[in-house]
Amino acid sequence: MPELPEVETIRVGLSLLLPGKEILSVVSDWPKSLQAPESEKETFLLNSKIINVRRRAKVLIIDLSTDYSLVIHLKMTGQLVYINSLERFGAGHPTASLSGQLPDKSTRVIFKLNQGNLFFNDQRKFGWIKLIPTSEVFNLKFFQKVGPEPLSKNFTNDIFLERVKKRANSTIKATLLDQTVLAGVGNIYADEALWGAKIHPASRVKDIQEAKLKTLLEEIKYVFNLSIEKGGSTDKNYVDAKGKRGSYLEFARVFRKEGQFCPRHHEIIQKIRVAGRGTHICPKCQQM
DNA sequence: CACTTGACCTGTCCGC
DNA sequence: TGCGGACAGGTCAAGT
Repeated sequence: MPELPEVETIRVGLSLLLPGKEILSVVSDWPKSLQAPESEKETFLLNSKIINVRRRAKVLIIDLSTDYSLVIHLKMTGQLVYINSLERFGAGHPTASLSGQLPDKSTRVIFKLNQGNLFFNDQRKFGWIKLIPTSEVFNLKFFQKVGPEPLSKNFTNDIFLERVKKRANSTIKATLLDQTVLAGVGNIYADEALWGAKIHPASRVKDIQEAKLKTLLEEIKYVFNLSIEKGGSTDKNYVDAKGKRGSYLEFARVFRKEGQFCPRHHEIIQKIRVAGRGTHICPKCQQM
């Protein structure tokens, strides 16, 4: 899925497009994709007005005028694409996994608005949208357990070290992917930040020098900020609110670069498996 | 408790 | 061309 930079890019896009628009009708063909009891859908979703769009971790929150919110997790392959019916969409449009015509076979939910449509596409059906009272959004189990926002001002190095060190016997990669430690890091940015900090992803947390962990946090912030600037990473499915791809992967140092040279050394990047995930390393600068 | 593994799904790619 | 298996940006529940 979209990791933090992709979800943030979608949030910015949607917040320029959706507020003020009204939801006239909703079509969904897969129960998990839109989780809302029929009665609540009638009362709190239909004919509501969109107020604003927020993000916490990798989750989007669309607040409605009815004091209900749509809480959205895109998981691996979810997309949220807004198309103004007056716009031409398709031919020549730089899209990923979008033929240029929506709905397509991966479309799970369509929100018909008073102006344009919002499409929720999700090839693998892992993603979900839940209709929840706005005041109860953060009662969701995921939000109760999720760690701090790495780009927030009050997230300090000390807090990072304290939280990470609790996972003494875990590999550092599994620790970064654990959303209860820190919000927003996924497979792409874990590999990118670990390369930046010269840490082997399979290193146990307790064996890593504190100075390197400090660098690691700086690298996480660096790759997040760079990626947000580039509109996120498009590998296969990710597109922003207008169906556009992100360009971060053009700047990636190791992710999906196996067989190519490490930017630091005349050394070939390898793909290995850590924490059950495909993992990219330079064997020379990232040693155990 | 800390930590790892399989399940949820569809689609694509690679080797036989 | 077909078939089986591995794999894909994320989380959960259930296992050790």
